[in-house]
Amino acid sequence: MKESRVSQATIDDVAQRARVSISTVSRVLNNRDRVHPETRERILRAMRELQYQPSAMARGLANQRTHTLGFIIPTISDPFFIEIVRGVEDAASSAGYSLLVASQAQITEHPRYTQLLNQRRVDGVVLVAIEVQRRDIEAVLQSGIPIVLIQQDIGAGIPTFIADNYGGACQMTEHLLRCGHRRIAYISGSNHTPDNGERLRGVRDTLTAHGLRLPANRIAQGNYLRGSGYEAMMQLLKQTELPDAVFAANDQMASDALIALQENGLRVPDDVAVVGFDDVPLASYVTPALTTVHQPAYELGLQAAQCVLQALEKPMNTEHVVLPTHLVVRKSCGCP
Amino acid sequence: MKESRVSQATIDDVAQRARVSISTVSRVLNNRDRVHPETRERILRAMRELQYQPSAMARGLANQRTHTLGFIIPTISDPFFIEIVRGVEDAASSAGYSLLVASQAQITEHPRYTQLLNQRRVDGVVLVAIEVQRRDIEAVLQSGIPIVLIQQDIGAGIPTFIADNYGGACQMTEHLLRCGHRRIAYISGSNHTPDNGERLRGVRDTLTAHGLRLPANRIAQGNYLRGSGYEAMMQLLKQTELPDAVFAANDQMASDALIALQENGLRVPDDVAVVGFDDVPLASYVTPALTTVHQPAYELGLQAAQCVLQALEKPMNTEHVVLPTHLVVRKSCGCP
DNA sequence: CTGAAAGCGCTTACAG
DNA sequence: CTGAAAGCGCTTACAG
Repeated sequence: MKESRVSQATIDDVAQRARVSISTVSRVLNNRDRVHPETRERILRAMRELQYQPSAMARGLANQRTHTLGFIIPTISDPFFIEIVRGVEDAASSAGYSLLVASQAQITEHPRYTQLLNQRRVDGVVLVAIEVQRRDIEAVLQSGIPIVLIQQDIGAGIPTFIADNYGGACQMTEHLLRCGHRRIAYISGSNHTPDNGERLRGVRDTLTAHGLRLPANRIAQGNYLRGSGYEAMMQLLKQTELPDAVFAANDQMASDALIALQENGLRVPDDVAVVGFDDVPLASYVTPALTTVHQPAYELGLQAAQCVLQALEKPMNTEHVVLPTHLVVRKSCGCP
Repeated sequence: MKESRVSQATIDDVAQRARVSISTVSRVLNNRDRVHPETRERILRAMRELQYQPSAMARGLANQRTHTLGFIIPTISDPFFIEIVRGVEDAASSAGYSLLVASQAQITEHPRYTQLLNQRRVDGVVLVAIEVQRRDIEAVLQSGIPIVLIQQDIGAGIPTFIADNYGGACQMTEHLLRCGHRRIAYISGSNHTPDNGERLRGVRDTLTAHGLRLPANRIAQGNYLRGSGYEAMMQLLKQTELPDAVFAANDQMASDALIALQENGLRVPDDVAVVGFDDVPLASYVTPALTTVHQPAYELGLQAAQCVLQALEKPMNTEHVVLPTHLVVRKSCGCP
């Protein structure tokens, strides 16, 4: 028993039923040229009766447009990235575009995503990247397919949308100092990622401006992921002096640091303050609720996608957009 | 200045360069028929030199296969669904398939997703659904495109993958009773969703089996979403008798209930125990850490996607798979 | 082992 | 206002 796939109506079926040529059907389909009102009616009726839906592939082949956006993201499991996804989705779908998603941890090793592009499956690309080199996307640039980057600027005239990591880190550090904290420790995200670099720079610059320092033994290495904040905090606890406050490069690590402190019988924020970065939902559910820096993740995704969508219409004027971040004060910093 | 899109090589370019017909190029592309080794070499070299990548659309049009799976999901923002996404992604990509994603809150109102299907953009569909009616997917069934459902069984011989909601709820209720709790309250998820129905039934049946009841005033209405557990808990607190334990239909609501209790000066689990369902990351970060029921979300996605992928090859033998859930005991239940 | 030709379902000049 | 024809870039019988 073969599958009894009910074959769908094609443009020929519609043309036949409406007693016109396929050219005219195509005209009403695309709303172009003049078509006699009566003819149009007849065609529309035929379409309805046959439940006609044009084949996306045939259209794509004919006019070299897929009406699909490629969306490449390191991992879909991170709540921070989820918001970006939502933004991209909203922008795409309200423009009638679909999303071809490729999540990819090791973007350099198996550039599965280049297929999306080279196989001409997508009209444009939004790439959320943490460690992209220019050569990784050389193929895309060559192909002339519009691409925009989120979260990492690799120059080369590629439009980029990033959050103000430096500014956010400065604000947070100022806040900690204002609360009276002096010995600030930093739990670092993955090294080499530009956002971590910017945040660290913000902390350092602010401390320096106040005549304070961030010595090497007060920086603990994490990797942004679950669990790494715990290990990093343990390292910090081995130091002779306890820090006044720990600034983790994201909320996940800050939350794990909370656990480490608690296990060691230290109270937050009384003994040590802890703050994070991102403002993911988790931040407000841990105890004490995390003071953190809010990132405009949804906006980042929305604007980046709108940017490629625009680039599809008219030549893209290179943009470099930095969206503001802002402080969210809750309990974990110990400030009134 | 027009965009200077470097046109990509086509099968004709390759054929010309290798001095063969496109038929033969197609043969080595698809690894079919015998091709003289030398010819093959020449063609492969030409492909390499031209950086040839076959057009997905052209292939799709010619053989009516898109090598793309449609993935429809109510919302991508829920951490529980994320895991399903990961499973579907892994299955698809390891089979060389791409994922066309449509997230859709109100699946019934604006069936944007039917376009994916009718426009023949996808070879198969994975639908994570909470409130689908048979008529919503009538079009898909008619088209003969394989579809599998996750989380909701609407019968009609459609393959379905669901977690054992009933069993999980029974286990949890047994556990609470074993801990000595007697007055159990339930914070319900969206009404009408089958998973909520199953969980509620599990609670009720287990209580009944032990000669206990779940009176209406001990069921508070929530909707699974952030904040609703808070309101529901507030309702329960208005009752004259405090429950011994509150069973929330998911971890998000349980976490919000925790906040409501805390605000009212009640201690968990000493005054009231609270448990959840899902076992999302949040569950282990709230204080006290939530006792909950683990759902095999990743597996659900993986197996469902593998199922459609199989159905693409050979006629699909209707499957109805129930994956086991299991208890995860942490602190919030107050059991030793 | 290889090629010429038809076809997949559309769009787009070009005529009329 | 409408139609015939070529073309998008492949695959697939059918010959040879």
